[in-house]
Amino acid sequence: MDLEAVRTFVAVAEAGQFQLAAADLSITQQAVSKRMATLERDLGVRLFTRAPRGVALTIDGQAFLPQARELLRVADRAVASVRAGSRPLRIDVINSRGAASGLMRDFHRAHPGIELDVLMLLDIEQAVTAIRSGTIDASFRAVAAPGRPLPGNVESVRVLDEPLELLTGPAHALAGARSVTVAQLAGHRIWMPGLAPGTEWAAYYDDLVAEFGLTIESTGPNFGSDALLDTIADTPALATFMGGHTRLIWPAGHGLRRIPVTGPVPVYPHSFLWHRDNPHPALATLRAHLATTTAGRNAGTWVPNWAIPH
Amino acid sequence: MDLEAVRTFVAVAEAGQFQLAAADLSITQQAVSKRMATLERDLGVRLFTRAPRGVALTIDGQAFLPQARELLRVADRAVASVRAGSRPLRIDVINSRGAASGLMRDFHRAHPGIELDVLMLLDIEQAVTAIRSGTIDASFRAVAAPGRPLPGNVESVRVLDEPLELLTGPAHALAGARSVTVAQLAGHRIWMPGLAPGTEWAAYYDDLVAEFGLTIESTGPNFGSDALLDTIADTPALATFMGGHTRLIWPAGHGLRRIPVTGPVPVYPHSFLWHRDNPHPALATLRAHLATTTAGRNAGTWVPNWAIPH
DNA sequence: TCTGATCCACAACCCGGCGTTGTTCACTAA
DNA sequence: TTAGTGAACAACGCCGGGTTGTGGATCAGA
Repeated sequence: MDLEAVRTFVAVAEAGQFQLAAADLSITQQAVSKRMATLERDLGVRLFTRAPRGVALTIDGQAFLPQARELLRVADRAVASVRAGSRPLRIDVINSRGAASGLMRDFHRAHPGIELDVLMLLDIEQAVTAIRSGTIDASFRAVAAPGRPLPGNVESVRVLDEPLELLTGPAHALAGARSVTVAQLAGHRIWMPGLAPGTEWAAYYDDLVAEFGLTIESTGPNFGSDALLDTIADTPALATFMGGHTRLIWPAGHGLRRIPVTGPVPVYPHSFLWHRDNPHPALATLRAHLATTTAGRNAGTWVPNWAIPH
Repeated sequence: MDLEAVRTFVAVAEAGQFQLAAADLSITQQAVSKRMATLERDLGVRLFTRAPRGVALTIDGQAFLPQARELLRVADRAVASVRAGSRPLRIDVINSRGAASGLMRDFHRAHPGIELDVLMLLDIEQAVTAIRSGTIDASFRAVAAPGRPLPGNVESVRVLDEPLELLTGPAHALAGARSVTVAQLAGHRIWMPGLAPGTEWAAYYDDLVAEFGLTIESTGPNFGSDALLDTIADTPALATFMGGHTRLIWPAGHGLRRIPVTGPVPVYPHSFLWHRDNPHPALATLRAHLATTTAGRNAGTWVPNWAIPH
């Protein structure tokens, strides 16, 4: 049974004749006649009485009409339930207060009508799996070889280089510096709790450590950024790295210092990842939005070798 | 959107892979792949994640699955609501106690599983209209030129010649006769209340009157057969005609007499009428049943000229 | 790392169904 | 009888969906 035939049946029942229904449906009367003949053959009953001034429903046609209307209603509802754009765009970010969140806030300001669902997955691997399986629509992550397609038709484009800053308490040896070079950090203890091994940002800091001889400790449990800030503020021997675009709930009276890092500027390379065949219209909108805000790579910055675009 | 595609979608979702679903549906895997690609294109979303060990539903696919099941359920119900044979066969008879009712009782005894809906319309014209419009499936009526198709593809076949009998009270002049000839009835008052002009049985008695010089009165309101029988029983000057196959609720103690009429025997020519294209299977069963019980025309009987078969 | 197994996608081809145009048929009204 | 209305029939072209054949991606096991 063909839904178009059912739709035609309802149109004919309402119009009372084939020709008018055909005009409504923008097809010929002969096509309507054929559709109804086929439908009657499929159902095994006569639905209409053909008369010279039009058609009338038979008993069976009268019984079928409400069923047909219900069928079309359910069909329309089924289509609407998955209509492109009907569900929120699901976006993974590396950090709820990081640069990616800022980009999404910008996007939301520019397109307030688009529903968003921002979440945090564990790492790049999980994110790519989720994109491939359709669980999420896109992700902001540091990716190896941005611009080169990942397996499973996942595409990526580098959208933002976020400079790292040093965060210290007021009693730290570098607290008074206007800026520090990466080389100056050698010998200082950098504490980054929650830097889980195997994740892409752990790999980023591994490369940073290997290249510039830093000391980064990720020991101890991660009690969240508030606890981290408290500890940094109170401990002269500890500093930490923080994305320059991070929006902090700035603890009052702690005297925390954000110190730019230079020579070169280590930047965290955020890429945007999405599935090539994802037809969600809001995804295209987001990509277009990002394209307008994406800056070229700056000289004098450092990223791991694996993160250099091709 | 194609219902077959929706059915395939559900099959794939249950099977977890295209090949198995294809085997279930007795089509090739490629056909399933094409159907799903088309469905995804029509809906504008991806429904499955393709993986080397099968497929998994995306978020949209998960949302669509219950809608698809509901859609198929409604479609099946719609088809069932008009499945051939699912509704009672609607048959018109000229009289609820007459020969046609007897034929339907026989049929019901032979096929107790077939639901019947026996009703009484006004006359042959209304019956033919109802058959053409699909309101009823068949009718037992006296018809002009039985065997010749009526307008609108209504067919007819003569199935039963019902001899008329004279019904008198005990005090009637002919009450003691074993049988009477039509000629003997001339001069007697025949009373037939409810013989509405324009109906085919009025036409029958008009011809009978014209040919044999009878006197038939159809004056007075029709209070039903019980009132008729009471009046006939109590009135020596009145008699009435009655179909020989009529099943009477015989009033006790009234002394009513049923007297056969001969020379020739006037018979009421019951034909069976139905629409040529009516596909109701029970209708075919009924026609087959009637064909076995239909007797040839007997010699020595009378019917109006218009009722002689071609 | 290589190979075979598994499973989906793509390409080429074929056929049937559907819509079109042109025409005929059935019935009604004047 | 004739004109008008409306559905059915016939012939034809084209698109969609089926098939076979093949390629590509992934995973298990040697």
